[in-house]
Amino acid sequence: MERSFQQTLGGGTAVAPADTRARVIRAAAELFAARGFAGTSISAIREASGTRSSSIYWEFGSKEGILAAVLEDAATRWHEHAFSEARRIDAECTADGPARLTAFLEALADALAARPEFLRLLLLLALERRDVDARSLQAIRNVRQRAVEDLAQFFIESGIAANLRPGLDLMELARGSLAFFDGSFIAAQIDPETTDLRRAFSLVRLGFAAFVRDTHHGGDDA
Amino acid sequence: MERSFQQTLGGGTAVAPADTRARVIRAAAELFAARGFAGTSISAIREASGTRSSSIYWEFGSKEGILAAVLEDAATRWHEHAFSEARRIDAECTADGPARLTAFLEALADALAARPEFLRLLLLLALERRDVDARSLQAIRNVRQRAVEDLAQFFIESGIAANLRPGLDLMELARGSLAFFDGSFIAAQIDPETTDLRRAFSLVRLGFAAFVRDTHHGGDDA
DNA sequence: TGTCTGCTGGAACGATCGTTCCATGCGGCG
DNA sequence: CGCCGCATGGAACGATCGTTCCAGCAGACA
Repeated sequence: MERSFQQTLGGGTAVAPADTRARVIRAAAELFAARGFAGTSISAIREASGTRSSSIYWEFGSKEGILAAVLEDAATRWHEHAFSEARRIDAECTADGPARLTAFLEALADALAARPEFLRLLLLLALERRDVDARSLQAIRNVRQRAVEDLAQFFIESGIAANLRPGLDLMELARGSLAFFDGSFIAAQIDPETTDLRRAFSLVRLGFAAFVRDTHHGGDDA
Repeated sequence: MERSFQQTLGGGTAVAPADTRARVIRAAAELFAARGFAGTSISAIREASGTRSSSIYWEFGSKEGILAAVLEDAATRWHEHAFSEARRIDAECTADGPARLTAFLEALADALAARPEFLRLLLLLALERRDVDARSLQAIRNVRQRAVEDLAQFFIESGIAANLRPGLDLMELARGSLAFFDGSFIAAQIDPETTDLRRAFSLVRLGFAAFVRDTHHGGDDA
């Protein structure tokens, strides 16, 4: 039987279950990101987390339950790590326009390079479980939608979106940027030694010059 | 025991094994692309291809052998389909510069949309089996490298690469384009109803305006 | 025609899969 | 202290996994 969905708030918890839960989620996230959902066995999660199968099933109910918990945890963790980190660096940036965009892109690339597990998990599961599980796919869609909105918000705040080409949607620009980020990240995963994520991300900045009307003062460094 | 690695050339083949081989490769390719390698069982391949396990193991030796054959077959098939198709349309195009680039990008997007299994297979396996099988990963790297070279070749022929910004490598531009293609394709896989691949690919054309010095005559349609 | 070789049909192998069961331990509460 | 309920340890479940074995059949070659 599965434990209640509520995370034992307030009431007297007998033994600390948070340890088990957190350890399983961490181990499962790494394994899922590395080998995929189908390629990860409960035994592997059990060994990596130092728990027993019965505890895992008590906490999560099924393998799908582990995946749901992992996705939920990773989504919040990712958002706190990557975007908040990029926004924090952005807040320190006094410049505006291209220079500010550069700092933001580099911060994003560094955050991705430092903790690649989440984006790996996201993309791998999106491809692997496309027609399998609607719930996990929806969770992935939500994370991506939020990333697009955050990007659009940054474009507005940094003044890039102020003078877009006519006929070019801001959301479309954000989606395109996200697509380029994803593709560059995958390229870095496939051959890591020949791909520099920071350098790749900086290409976006150059590309942006084509989408805004020329009002800023050039800024054409390499 | 596995059959000889050579594909029974010239010698008298008793019963036609090509049927079995082709059917297994086709079925396995679809299943791998949809569910991943670990998520696809021999039983599923056996049922989808209408063969028996013993025939599969006689032909391919192991599940890894199936994967190797699928990748090899898909690589050539992909290159014939997508890039040759795009080049064929390109050969019919009398224009040059941005218009020619547009036709090429749309042809590429259509080819991807018409047969998405291969790129799905490529990206899924690249993420799923990154630290598992070096051989299949190398095959994937080869396909991508060839795609980058083909892109670069097209950039040269269509006159786009003639006047690149200083400090910007042609190969880097081709790799960036490939990354954007991959990311857009994944976006189309995750939420197909809100993503138009042709439209997304056409963004590349706009972005290119930023990477070449302005010599052509504008060309700023939506 | 007889033999040889290539390939198939069908059953089976041990291992591992996800999952369940139950006895046991260990808190909090009366 | 004794009861209760959450959580664990350990063993086991049937199903399915990838793989193997072998008898049998159909052309090729003599």
